[in-house]
Amino acid sequence: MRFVSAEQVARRAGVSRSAVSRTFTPGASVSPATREKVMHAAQELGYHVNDLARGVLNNQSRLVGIVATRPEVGFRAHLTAALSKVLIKRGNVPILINTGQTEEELVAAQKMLIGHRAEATIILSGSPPASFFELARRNGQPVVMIGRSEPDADHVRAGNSEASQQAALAFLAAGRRRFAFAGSHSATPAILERETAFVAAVEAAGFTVRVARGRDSDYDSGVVAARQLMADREDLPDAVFCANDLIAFGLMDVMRLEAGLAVPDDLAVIGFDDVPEAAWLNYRLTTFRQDPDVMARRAVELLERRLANPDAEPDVERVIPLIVYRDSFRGKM
Amino acid sequence: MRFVSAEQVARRAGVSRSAVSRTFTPGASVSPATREKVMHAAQELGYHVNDLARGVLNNQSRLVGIVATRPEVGFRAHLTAALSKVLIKRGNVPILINTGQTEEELVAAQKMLIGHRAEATIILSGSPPASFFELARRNGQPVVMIGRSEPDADHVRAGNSEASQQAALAFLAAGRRRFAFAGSHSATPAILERETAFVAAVEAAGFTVRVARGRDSDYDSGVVAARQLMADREDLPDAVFCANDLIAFGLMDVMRLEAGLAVPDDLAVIGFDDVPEAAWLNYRLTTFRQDPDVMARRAVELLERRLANPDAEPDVERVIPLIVYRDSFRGKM
DNA sequence: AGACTTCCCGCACAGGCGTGCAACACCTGG
DNA sequence: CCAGGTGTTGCACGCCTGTGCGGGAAGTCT
Repeated sequence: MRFVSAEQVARRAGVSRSAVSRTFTPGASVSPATREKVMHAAQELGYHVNDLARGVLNNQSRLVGIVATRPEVGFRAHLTAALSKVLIKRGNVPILINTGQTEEELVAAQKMLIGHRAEATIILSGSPPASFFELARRNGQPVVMIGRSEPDADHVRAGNSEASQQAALAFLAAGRRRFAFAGSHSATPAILERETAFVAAVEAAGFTVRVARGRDSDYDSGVVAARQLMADREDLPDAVFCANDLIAFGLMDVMRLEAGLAVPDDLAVIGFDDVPEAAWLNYRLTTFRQDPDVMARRAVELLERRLANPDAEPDVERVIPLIVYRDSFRGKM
Repeated sequence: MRFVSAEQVARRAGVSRSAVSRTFTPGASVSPATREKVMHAAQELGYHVNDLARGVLNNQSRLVGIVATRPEVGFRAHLTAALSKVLIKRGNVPILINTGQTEEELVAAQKMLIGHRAEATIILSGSPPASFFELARRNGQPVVMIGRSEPDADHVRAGNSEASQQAALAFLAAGRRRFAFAGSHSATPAILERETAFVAAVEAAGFTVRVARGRDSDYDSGVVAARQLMADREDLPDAVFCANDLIAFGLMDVMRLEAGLAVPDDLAVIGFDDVPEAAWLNYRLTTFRQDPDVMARRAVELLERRLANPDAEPDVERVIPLIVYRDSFRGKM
């Protein structure tokens, strides 16, 4: 079965196909009488303009790709949902590509998007090869990255270093002295920045940081990191900065249930992202808020500017994460 | 800037546009020599076939819509991600529409999908009006629903009633006697089925069920429900079946932290979905596993059958949730 | 060498649509 | 009654593709 076409509507309304087209084109010249006839016929047949053909004609598909690995997890899930909402409001059609983070998979995703003439690509994870940007550029397709600083592409980034430094200073001011950082081996650039800045700030004050890492950047990683830190029961940390909230949850659970530590009295914990779970009564996690709606809006703004001015220099939108104090660290001893 | 077109490739390769088209059409007749020339030129220009135009021509866009409200939350997030992956593997392009659940928003989403000639729509939440199905039918666009039983549409559904009955019987067999159900006021059909079946099974055994509800079906709802159940401290439940895992987490946190109950000794809890958080050490929730990958596959199978046979009777794929025993209820007292 | 088959290639059309252009109808003013 | 202006309509073209069809080149067989 085929979709209803303008031709069919025209025949039924007894007018030319142009009349139908004009009826559905804002600003075109149609008499009220024929518009009425056309609308009536369209209603009866259930017609809607074919945006694909329209897209072929004036070279704008309205499609925008969102590329993410494991888009169901943590902060990325919120970012994905926010992007979908913002894009739709703007009249775009968001395509969700759930992909691995290998280069091949990213390139396959891009092929698909370029094939469908997507007007832009928004990348939430993975590090595309240079050829990726080259191909996008050749086809005039803007690429916006979120959460990582690609010098050659527009991107939205959070003030990871500033926030991490702030976490270190807050711990120090509260009199904490035995520091740890819980991260992951497959760290994204954002997470690396957090680690580096936190370690630097603590060391600048004359203390050391034990770094523990799990495999990914999820709950299990926090569990693994916690058990590493527990190895020597005589030397437990009293302040842990976690690369993100999920890691913090895993770490808190282990530290409380297996090491018997009280949070925040024995152990202060700060996370990153402020996912909704951070407000759960069991965690009440002090963390840095990243607002997915704001980040999504900024990404779309970058995209709009790039479409308006394709040859401008790569642009950066900075978002400042604000610390949200809850019970896992109250800012004093 | 425009995308690279076959015309440009043809000129560069010194062949006709047809030759380019044939080079990228599997099974078409091209000599190795020209194919080589074309591929070379295409490589240089960064050309990819325009799937939009291809779609207009043979009337298949490869687009598939995923319609969901709050696709970042709980089980839906996993379902969304799984659908994206399965659809991509099948060569489709998944469109994620994050919409409200009012009829207007659903209809707007449908307009967008029909406008872009999406080959099918998969609905994860919300109850579309009859006109929705009518319009889809007129345009030959299959609609698959997940999680709710729409008698006139293909759908994937879990054995909610069977599982809920099983939960009741398990509580009974373990000697629990003071039952409660934690649900929500804005319940989906799936959640309603769980409530109804659980209450019926418990009452059939001669006991009663206190039903507590929050506003939505998330963590906060569990918190609200728990506080309702705590109102009379002399009459606390010893077994609660929760409409989903998120509700269970909220309820457990309140019951432990505010009522001082021990899980599972004082209070047994069973959830539904088996989201990853259910395995977190703090919860170790006994729950009914729904595999998002399986459900996504089934949905796509329905879709394939419908495309192959548009006029067949509405079809149903049933998925059986399996109970996963963890620590929140071990099946004995 | 000539006839016949095989293989490719290019032309032209189709599939939806938007839009410039010219024609046409209609109305107004003198 | 006629000139001129205004508003609407249909024709035809273009966007980018896949493909049937006819023709030409090349290869094979006698």
